Formats: sequence, C-alpha cells, structure tokens
Amino acid sequence: MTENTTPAAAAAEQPQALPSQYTPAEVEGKLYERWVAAGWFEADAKSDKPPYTIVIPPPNVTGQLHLGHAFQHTLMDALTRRKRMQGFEALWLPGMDHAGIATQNVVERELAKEGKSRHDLGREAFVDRVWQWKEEYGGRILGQMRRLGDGVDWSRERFTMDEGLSRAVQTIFKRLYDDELIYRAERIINWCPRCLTAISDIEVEHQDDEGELVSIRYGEGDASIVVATTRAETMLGDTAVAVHPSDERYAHLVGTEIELPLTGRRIPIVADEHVDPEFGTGAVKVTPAHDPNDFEIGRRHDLPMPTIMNERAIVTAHGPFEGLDRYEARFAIVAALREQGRIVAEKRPYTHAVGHCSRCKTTVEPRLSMQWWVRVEPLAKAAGDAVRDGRVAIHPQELAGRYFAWVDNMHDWCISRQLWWGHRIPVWYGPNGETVCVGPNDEAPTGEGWTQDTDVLDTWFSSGLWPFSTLGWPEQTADLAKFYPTDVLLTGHDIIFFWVARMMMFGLYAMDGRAPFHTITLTGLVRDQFGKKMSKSFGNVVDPIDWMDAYGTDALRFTLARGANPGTDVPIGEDWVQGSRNFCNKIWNATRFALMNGATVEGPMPAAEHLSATDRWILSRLDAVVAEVDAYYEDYQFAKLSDTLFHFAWDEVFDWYVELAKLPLNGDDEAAAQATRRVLGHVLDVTLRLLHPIVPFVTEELWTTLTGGESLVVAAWPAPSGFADPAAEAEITTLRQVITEVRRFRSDQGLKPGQRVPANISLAGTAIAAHEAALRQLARCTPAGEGFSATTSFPVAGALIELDLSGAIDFAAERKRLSKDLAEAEKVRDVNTRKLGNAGFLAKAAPDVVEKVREKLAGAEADIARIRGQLDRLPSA
RNA sequence: GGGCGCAUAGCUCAGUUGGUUAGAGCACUGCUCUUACAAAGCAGGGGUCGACAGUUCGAGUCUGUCUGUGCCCA
Repeated sequence: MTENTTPAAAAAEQPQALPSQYTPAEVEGKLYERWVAAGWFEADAKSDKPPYTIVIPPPNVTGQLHLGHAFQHTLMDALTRRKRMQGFEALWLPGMDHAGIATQNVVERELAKEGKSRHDLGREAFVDRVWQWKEEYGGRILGQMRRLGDGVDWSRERFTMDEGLSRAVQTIFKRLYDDELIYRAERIINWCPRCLTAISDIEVEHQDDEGELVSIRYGEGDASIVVATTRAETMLGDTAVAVHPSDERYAHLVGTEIELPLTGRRIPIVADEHVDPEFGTGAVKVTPAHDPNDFEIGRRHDLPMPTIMNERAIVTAHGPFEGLDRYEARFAIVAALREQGRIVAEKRPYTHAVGHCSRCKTTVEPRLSMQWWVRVEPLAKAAGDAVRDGRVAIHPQELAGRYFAWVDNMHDWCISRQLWWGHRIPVWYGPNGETVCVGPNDEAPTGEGWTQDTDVLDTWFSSGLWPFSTLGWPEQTADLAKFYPTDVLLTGHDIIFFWVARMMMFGLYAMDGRAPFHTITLTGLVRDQFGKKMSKSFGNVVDPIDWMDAYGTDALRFTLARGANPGTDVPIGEDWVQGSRNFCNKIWNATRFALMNGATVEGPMPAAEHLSATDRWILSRLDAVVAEVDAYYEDYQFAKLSDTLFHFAWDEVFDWYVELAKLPLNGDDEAAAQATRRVLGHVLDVTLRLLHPIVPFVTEELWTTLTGGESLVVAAWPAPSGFADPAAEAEITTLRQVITEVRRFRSDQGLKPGQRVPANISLAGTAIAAHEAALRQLARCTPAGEGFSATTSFPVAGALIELDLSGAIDFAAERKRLSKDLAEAEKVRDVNTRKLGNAGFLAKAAPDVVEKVREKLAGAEADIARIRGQLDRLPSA
C-alpha cells in the first residue's frame, strides 16, 4: 500500500489537498491494472472454497461493446464480485465466439476492396486470412471490457475456434451422429442469397412487406383453375395444383392434368388436406423446391421437385427468364401472363409476412438442399423437463412460458452452413458412396476419392457447448470438476432460443444429465431515455465508452444496475448517467469529510451503552440495509438493491448522520468524538463494501484510503451483526421530523438558509429531549437571549418551538402553510371516520387493520386541534 | 392470424398476499456558495393510477369488456 499514491491517499496525509471532485479517469485504469496484476480475478480449481461460476455470453469476435453488453456485464460482475467477497471461489469466465457469417462477411469485404473473392484465395488461404484478421482487429471488445471493470479471469479466456473448443465440437458431433441425433437430409431450408448459406429457422426474421397478390388462370376452358400467389416467378417450378379433397368446386378436376402456362408442361391437380379452401380460390400452385408447405405436398404426392433458381436467386431455366433475378423474373412473368390474358386479378400493395436473413436482412429464399440436421426431440424434451421439475429456475418466471413454447415445439435444427469460417463438419465421403464420421481421436480416411464435407457448423452449435467446453471438456479437467455445473446464466431474453435452450440441450446430453446452470436470469434490452429501441437508422445509438469518458465507468454501471428491474427493458439517458456521476461524487465528498474528521476503522466498536442515539440509529439502519441488499441479490433484484443503497447512503448517512455527527466531532467531549469517529468509519466501511460490486472504482479508491485495507475486491462482504435498536430509530425519526418542520417554517417565512434565528426550545419530556443542540444546529436556531420575544410558536411531536423573527413574520404565508396542513389532516380524519362508521368494515376487516385506522384517526384529530390552535393565535389578516 | 405483456406525476419507472395522505430518479419552482460536496444544500409544486362495468366493508392492486401500445410466434 505504500506505493499507493492515489489522490485520496495523498489527501489522507494532507486533507487540505483532497480534491473536492472525483475524477474517474485518474483512478479507473490504474485500479483495474492492479486488480488483474494481483490475480484476484483468477479462480483456483484446487481451492477449498465453494465454487461460484458464471460463463460470459461470448460476444461476437467482430463486435464492439454496446450498452447491452455494458448492462449485462455490470450485473454479472456484481454477482461474481459479491460472491468473491463472500468467500466463494468465484470464476467469471470470458471469451468470444467466432461468428461464422459475420466474420466471413467482414473479411470478404476486405478482400473485395483488393478486388478479390474468397474463391481467388482458396479455402485454406482464406481461413488463414480470417485468423490473421482476428489477431489484428478481432476482440476489440475485450479491451472495452477492461474499461468497464469486468472482473473476469483473463487466464481462462476462450474462443470457440480454439483447439480445445474445436475438439469439443468434434466430440459431440461424433457422439450425436453415433446416437443418430445428427443426420443428413434433403429438405427445404432458409437460404440467404446474399450470405450464400443456409440459416436456421430462428435466424429468419419475419416482417410485413408490401408485395402483390396475383391470381393466375392455369389451363383452358372447363379445365382451368385460378391460383393466387405472391411469388409468381416460382410458377416455373410448379409441379402441381392442389385443392382440398372435400372442395366440390374442383372435385371433377382432381386427377386430371392441366397445362402450366409459359412452359408447355402438363401438371396434375391433386387433393391435399392442407389446402385452405377458404383462402383465395381454394386452389394453390405447388412449387415443392421453393416453399416449405409445397415441399410437404410434393412429398405426399410424390411430385417432381425442380429447382429453378441458383444460389443467388437467379432463374436458371426456361428460356426468356433465364438469368433474371427473382424480382425481375416476377415482373417479366406477370407481364407475359398478362399478355396471354391469364391474370384474372392483381392486388397491390398486398401486405404479407416475409422472412429475412437476420444477419443481412435479405429476403430469404426457401430452397431445397442437402443439409445436416440435429434431431432435437429427445434433447429438447430433456431441456424442458429440467426447468419443469425445478432443477433449473428461470428469472423472471414469466419468461419460462416462452422457453417451454419453444422447447416443446422445436423443429429439427439445420446446423450446416455453406461457409468456410467455422468448424468443418467431420464427415468424409468415400469413392464408393461411403460416409464416415470422424471423432477427435480417429484418423480421417485417406486415399483416392475420399473428401471431407465442405460445410461448417452453425456458430450456435459451438456456443451451445460453452459452459463446459470452456472448462476443458471433453477432457476431465480440474476446472470441469470444480466449476461445472456453473451457477447463473445471465443473458438477454432475446437469445433464449438461440443460445439458452441449446446450452440446456447439449449440457444435459453431454454432462450426464447435469444442467449447465441452476439459474437462468434473463434481462431486457437497453433502450433510450424515451423507451425507444436503439437503432442505427433511428440515430439514437449510444457508445457506452462516450459516457464512461464523460461521467466515469461507475456512473454508467450504477445507472444500468439501477434500471435493472427483472425482465423489463432498461431505458437509459445521459441525464441519468449524470445523476449517477453526482452520486459517485457525493460518496467521494462524504468520505472526504470523514477522512478530514478522523473517521477510523481501528479498534473495537464502542459498546451500545457508550453510543449516542444517533450512532445507534445509523448502526441499526445499516444492519437492516445489509439484510435488504442481501435479499435483493438472492432474488436478482438489481434495481431494488441499487435504489436501497442509493437512498441509504445519500438520504440517511450523508444527509443526516454526517450532519448530526458534526456536533460531537466538533465538540469538547473527546470520548463522544472518538466514538463518532469510529462509528462514522464503520458505517462508511460497510457502505463502501456494499456498493463495491456495482461501483467498483470509486469505492475501491476511497475504501483503501479510509481503512488501509488491501482491496475491496478481496475484502469480506458485510454480514448482519444482529444490532437492532428500534427505539433509537424512532427517536431519530422524530428528531428529523421536528427539524424538517422548523426548516419548513423558515422556508415559508422566506428566511435565508444560513440566517440564525433566536429560538426558545422546550423539549423536556419528549422523545428528543437529548437533541436540542442538534436541533439548533440543523435548524439554525440560536439560544433565546436578552429581550427574546416570541413572534411565533408551534408545537410539534410534543415539543414547543418558539421563534423570534423580530416582528418580521409573514402571517399570510404562515396561514397558507397551516391551512394546507389542516386540509391534509382533515382528509385523513374524514377517510378514517368513514371507515369506522362502516359496519361492514368493523365486522369484516382484520382487527389489526381496524386498530390502525383508529390510531390514524386519533393522530389526525390531534393534528387538527393543534393546527387550529395555531391558526387561532394568528392575527386575522 | 395465434400467444404473451404493458397502460400510475412533464419524462422513465417502482408499487410484494386488495387495507397509511400512491412513491423514486430526472425535469420543474423558491431560497442559498451554511467551513465534505453548487456534480451541492434546504424547502416546495405536480397524479380522479387508460375507459367502462363488476366482485368486495374496502380496488392502483382481483374479474370482464373496450381503447391504445409493445413483444414473440406463424
């Protein structure tokens, strides 16, 4: 600690030098480096302490820190920092995922600037190039996490493409393949014609687009039938028209063939249960290779399934339309049909839901293709059951319904991607049609004609293994034994399906039915100060670094934590961050005051009988706050615990305890001063500990100076001491009421805040008899001297306060104030009188409720009498 | 189209099993640089809790309908 030359430390030796404002930039970087260098964030697998583990939701290697990360990281950091202080072997494990499509896109864009494509380089060189990019530019977010103060174990940082994690991917692929939970099949998949790969169902975003609904007459005369479509261009791939079996309008046509316009091909009319007779004409065109529903109809009726577009959604057949993209083809085909008089109706615009690639927003093209799939049914059932039977809890509970809706109705998961960046599918094909899945310890087949599958796996496939692949699985490592299962998974509710459900499936499958975590805490999304979603197009995106620069990291963290009501979105505005900065500065100044006045944590706390009521009050409150904060942490109520600490620190400790402490600190009674210094030191010590997980920097800077302790990172979390003094709490509450009442009178009378007023104060026999000096100090009352003449007097809480305003009293203001009080008291009286006059209430309400109402009525009546007395004594205007 | 949620002060949000005069932050008004802090202090104003009906001795809280709004799924 001797080399510690922080501003606060220097100031402790020379209190005058202490800056009156907290400057985050001067302490944050230095403190973080110190924490990391000391190794306090590194977990020890050999430790005897109970483990507490959180794995970070791996950010994208191409990504940068946004407010959503800042938000979730603040909460995860708070959880792990507290557990570390509580004596757990706390591990918060960091890392990134390789983001197959996004990363490949980034590098391809780079290549495009050089006029090259990945095909010019070839697969191996391209992948090398991606690695090179990753080393140079990837992972900017890791530096930003340091800035945020994330107490992660950097020695355990992982990346989904690392050798160990890749081995985990291959291991589980092989295992699932052998268990027949992975298979290869030709199906309709969601194809992105821009990314040139398949994507899974949940990577498709549906949104309403304005399109057109065109009704086309197929066939001629009696044998004609009208179909409606939003995708006229796909007619080139039609191989049937389908109607409902019970639809009498078309019964005579079923089994016949009609000519498909423009092509000269003849296609059958089939009857299929899945056709909705109510929609349009009740007849639908069937394009099995370009629509999932049509594919199913095609399978049932054994129809041909011609693909009519290439991977870029350009038409590949049929003479005049060949080479047109899907939209050009649509226009050309409708024109050609119109010329033939086959368009019987057109509706424009026709709004309907269209699928878009979640990565690039391109309209998805359903496409028949050979892909790899996970048969999810048994995995999903296990994932659902683990939550259903209580082994895994979801916070907030309301979101469990969405989880069940997904896992209980999950479609098979398309896991192959036509990319080069990712985990290549470990399957080899032989010259004679052999298929071999190669495990991590197997030799890949070599020799003439053997080739490996060219596809890679969905990034989420490897992310799904994250809670155990990062701990060394499939090896039976010490880390895995110590830290799996992890404790809490904290992430946004928007990736329940992408990630949470898949970790559950893989964890239960690979780890002998042991779920990857016991608690899932789902957060909302960060929004702007008006509750609007942050989006680039709307221009309301905020870079968290900017706010950290302007107001300090702690201010940003506190604002985010304070907004974290369970399951709800978190609005955040610059004004609020500024408010949090003000709070940090307030903590700074309160501690500065304490240091200047010799607050200490040395020596035992004085026994209760040697403490003032003020001391006993704040210690009693402190104990209650420790318990409250603990309860909120256990329930993941970050907003509540932050708010509790905010109000305790500011409204009670800083505004009242510190002010009341000034009397003994500046008084002649050295024993009383010393006791106060000790209590003040203790209260700040504990308060800083409680605040540290949320605002680690300012608390660390102040606490090390105040206590001389090594670091809050490894300091003990406060435990309730069992101290409670309800009498002292009541006493100080009354004192505060009386002081506030006098101040209110002063304010209404237009007195200057600093102006001293002679007062005669009679406290004998009241609960606050011992606090006259405090009352005089905080209400700025001087003793009644020679010639004291009370211009006004008022009773409050049994005390009588007489003030000499030298005749300057504003009777109108006083009448207004008293009238307002009277009206309020009368309202209370009336409400409660009505209740007590209600026979039903007396008969049915709980006795304690009735008793409370009686007390309230009595209190109101006493107030009314008192206020009326005061009003009566005022001279009439 | 199906499901879920929300509607409380100017703004953003808390309000536990129905029972104090409905709270907070920010914003607002007045007075103050009172020797920790003007990034502050002290005092204050502001809401018929979306609408209508119902249950109840009693409804911001429970039920139904309506209106508005958001999200998820298709």
